[in-house]
Amino acid sequence: MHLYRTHTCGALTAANAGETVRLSGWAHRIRDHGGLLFVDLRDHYGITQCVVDPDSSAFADVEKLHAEWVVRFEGEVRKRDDEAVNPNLPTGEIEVFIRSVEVLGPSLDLPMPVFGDQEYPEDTRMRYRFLDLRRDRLHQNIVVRSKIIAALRRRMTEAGFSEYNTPVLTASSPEGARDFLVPSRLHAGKFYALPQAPQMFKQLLMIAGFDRYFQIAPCFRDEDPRHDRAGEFYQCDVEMSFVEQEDVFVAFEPVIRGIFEEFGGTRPVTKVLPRIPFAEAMRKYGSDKPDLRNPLVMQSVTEHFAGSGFKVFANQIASDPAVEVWAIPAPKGGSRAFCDRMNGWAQGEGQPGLGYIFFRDGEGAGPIAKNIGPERTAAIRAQLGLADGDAVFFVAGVPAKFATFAGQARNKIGFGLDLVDTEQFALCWIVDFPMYEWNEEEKRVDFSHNPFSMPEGGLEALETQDPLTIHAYQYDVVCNGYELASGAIRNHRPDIMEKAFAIAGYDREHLEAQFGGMLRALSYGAPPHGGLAAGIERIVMLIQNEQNLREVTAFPMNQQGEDLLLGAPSEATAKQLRELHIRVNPQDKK
RNA sequence: GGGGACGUAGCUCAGUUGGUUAGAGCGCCGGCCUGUCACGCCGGAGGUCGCGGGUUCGAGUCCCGUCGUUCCCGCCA
Repeated sequence: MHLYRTHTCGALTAANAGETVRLSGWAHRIRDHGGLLFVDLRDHYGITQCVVDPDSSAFADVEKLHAEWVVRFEGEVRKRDDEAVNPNLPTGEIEVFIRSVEVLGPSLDLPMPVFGDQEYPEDTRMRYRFLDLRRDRLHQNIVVRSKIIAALRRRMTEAGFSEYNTPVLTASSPEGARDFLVPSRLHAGKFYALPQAPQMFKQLLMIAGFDRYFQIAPCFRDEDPRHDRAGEFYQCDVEMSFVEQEDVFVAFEPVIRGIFEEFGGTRPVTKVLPRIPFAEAMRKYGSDKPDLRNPLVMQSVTEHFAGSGFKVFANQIASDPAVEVWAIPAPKGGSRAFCDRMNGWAQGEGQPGLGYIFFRDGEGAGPIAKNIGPERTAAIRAQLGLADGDAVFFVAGVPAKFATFAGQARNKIGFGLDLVDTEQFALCWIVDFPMYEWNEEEKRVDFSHNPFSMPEGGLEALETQDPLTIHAYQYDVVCNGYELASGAIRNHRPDIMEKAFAIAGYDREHLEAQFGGMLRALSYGAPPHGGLAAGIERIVMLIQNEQNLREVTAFPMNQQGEDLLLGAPSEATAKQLRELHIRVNPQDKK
């Protein structure tokens, strides 16, 4: 007989009745009835009820057990009486009558129980992460995460992609987020950087002729964490050669959709991902990661306010041709209470307020309706297709500045009025991101996203178009308001890259100095290529209905970037620092 | 870097306009209990109300400071 177990705690059924078995696991729950004692024994696979009474020589020893002690039971499988069957347990038809017990790992009194679904503070959970991970919800999240990663690997491999590993100690890249730095012992005063993404390496793999690449890759960014963003995370990183944007979509769309179909249970998944240009997404949804579960679509109603009696908007429109008024419909939101609540929320967000009209008895009500009069009110109502009992909210100004707030209001309204069917995965592509944007502080044209994306229209567009109108072959996959993946067709032509950087004010010397290696690689026969990268944690979060990626990460850092269990970051010894040629400034220490 | 919220028993929390000896559930310890699966019943231990100062006859409660925790913004694909 195996030293620890003949079966797992999820394996035994009525078919095993009469067998002598060994089970090992944690004492999940103990119910002591005096002359009869139940122990729910738990392992990774399930729970088996074990029972003992004074007929067993093990009785006295089992009485001494406590929650979360690791024990080995030996005993015989008994079929339960009909009344005693537990239909909630896969092993509920049987129990194990304990003949002997051995304590394999006793436990101190628990700072945080494993049993039950009580919520506990973040720091307690982090300090005792190993206990938290025993709890069912977290345990299942990590299991599902593992399965999702396996499925991604399977699907990518079946689609003809191969996994190639890339370095974790690499060079700092000057663009994007702050790097985590690693001091070099061999090179005094120099540092490695942990990769923000294997971007350069996957492009180099394409240039090296490997074609369809993917990797479940760790990525690092030294920025403050958020609920959907961590200092270290994993991406399903993808790149392919001799492709246009369409080829990337065709290759990846079935993979991402398939993952949600495979793991999303009964929740429906978008069959064909709509492709929404960035500008349209901003106009309709006020976000480049719109939650398409929310049916609300914003519209411009500028014309109805131009020259109207509502001077707050009319004067803005008259003073600046860029000013617009956007309307957010609120079906069934036509009550003073709801409108006031939204207005109060807007003020809490630092806005002057949120103007509204609500419709009742065939006409518009509220201060704005009074100011603009019945004709304009009716025109707005007709344009948005609203009825009695509905409301509409307005935001005014330069769209680039208010669009994000309008998007938040759209979400607030959609969820507040219960218009959102949350039990679904609403996926889309966001395409045609702007190549450049206006940097107001420095009064110059700047790269909007990835400077290495190919501009739509190529060199000709760069030479002839207003830079702020140029789009890039850059795209995101968005699901339920989360950016799940981001990618681009890369700029593989040094001449186009030189021009693209020139527009952003960087000369050839700057390009050479910062990206010399990449430029060199592109100069020796680079294939057209492109790809994307999908965030693993966000995918698992959505599938598991979690609001925070720490719930789908086995050992996450806290919001201060600390590991409270193992104590990272920690001070280095004097010897370590000496070898690394580093002197710590004590005044910078906390 | 900025802002909000919270700090009461091992854990989750309650604690009235400031008023005797600060409570509950879970856990822990002891006792009883042979069909529970959130077992039940009886008893017990356990608190400098984060810390420091102030107001007051009197502070868990009000004020100031400080430390800690947590969330949001800045930042970041």
